[in-house]
Amino acid sequence: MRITDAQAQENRRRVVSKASRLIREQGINGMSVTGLMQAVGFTHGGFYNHFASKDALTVEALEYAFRRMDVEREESKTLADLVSDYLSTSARDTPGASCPAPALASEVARQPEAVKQVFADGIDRFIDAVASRLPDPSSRNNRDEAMNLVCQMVGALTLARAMPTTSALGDDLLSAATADCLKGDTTAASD
Amino acid sequence: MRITDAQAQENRRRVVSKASRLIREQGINGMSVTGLMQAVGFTHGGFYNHFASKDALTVEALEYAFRRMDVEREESKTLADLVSDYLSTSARDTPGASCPAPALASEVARQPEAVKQVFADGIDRFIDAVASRLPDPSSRNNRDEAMNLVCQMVGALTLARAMPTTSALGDDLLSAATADCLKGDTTAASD
DNA sequence: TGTACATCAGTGAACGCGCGTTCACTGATGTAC
DNA sequence: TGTACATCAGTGAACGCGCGTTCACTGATGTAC
Repeated sequence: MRITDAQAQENRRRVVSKASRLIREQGINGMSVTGLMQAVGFTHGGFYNHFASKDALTVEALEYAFRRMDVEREESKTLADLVSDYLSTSARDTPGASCPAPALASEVARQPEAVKQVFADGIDRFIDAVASRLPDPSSRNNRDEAMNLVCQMVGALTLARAMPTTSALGDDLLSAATADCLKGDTTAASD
Repeated sequence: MRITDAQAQENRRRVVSKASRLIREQGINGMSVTGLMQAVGFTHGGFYNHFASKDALTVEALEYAFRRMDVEREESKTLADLVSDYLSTSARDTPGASCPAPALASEVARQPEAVKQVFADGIDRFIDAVASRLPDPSSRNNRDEAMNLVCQMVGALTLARAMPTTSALGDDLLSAATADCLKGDTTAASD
């Protein structure tokens, strides 16, 4: 049965939102069209009324995930907030609601160019967000520093998630990286 | 037809070696048992004469990949050698022959504990290798520094591989990370 | 050393399963008059 | 505002395909005598 246009659009938005979560939790290949539609409360057939292919949905879902990160980052006023949120055990344990980079970077390397492009744009905005919070945002090496902080944060969170439950190495990586990213940052709470 | 025990063992070794390359190139889920066996010149049926399951092979292949990295690292006498090799465009473009961490970390987070354990052990040895090459290996914060360098290297190479072919951001990440990892390292060529 | 038999690495058909995608169908919504 | 018809979001069976895994089979190798 046909539904209102507004409802259809809302349903579509919910699919993209759920997909952005599922790909971060299960990987791009790990998320199935059937599983996604069921998770939103529909059957799989209707998927192709909204999206040309799973690849097309992947592009939208990744874009959506990065946009959500952009918004969430606005709540981190200082670099210290941003880094300690990013590298928290809470972020490590909820990949579906965290930055797409640690969850998907390895897999994006094997995805179509369109997916890589969205990924690169998201990383670019992440670098900008870090750069604008550096102690001296007008510094010449500003962007290089921001890139390095992003690499370190992404690397630490990615590795921490790959550690077995019995290992303490993951926690060590997170706390060492947090300390290192904030060394010399005057906005960090001295505690 | 039956073959000699020596030949069978050699065949098994070749399967593990090829698998260690394929999982880095295609991901753990991306490598199929059939494709792997064909790549080594066999049919898929014989796989289960050697391995209990694909999961069991994954553990061995990942272990193999990390062991090869251990050996290759011995050729990097200084931290400067190690870092610039790790973050080279050559390493970026040949994931099948490079460190398993950037190629597989996201995916390992969703693998069985046995896989995570092998991964953690490999990362641990990587950290040790970096720590032993630091300017002051006996320093108190030695291991913390090594962990941070590893996170930064893994993050940079992972992100660089996810960039589209048209983007220069990947190269920027690699060169910025290389410079940052070697800042204050007296063994680095001043150039 | 030679013979008889057991072993087992590799083959290729077959298994059930889930994947992405297609399609005929339904019926309330949207639209033209 | 009311009527007649077109639209199309969602349904669920079906498609071909590749996946991991199993299994009966082959025949040279390994082994016991």
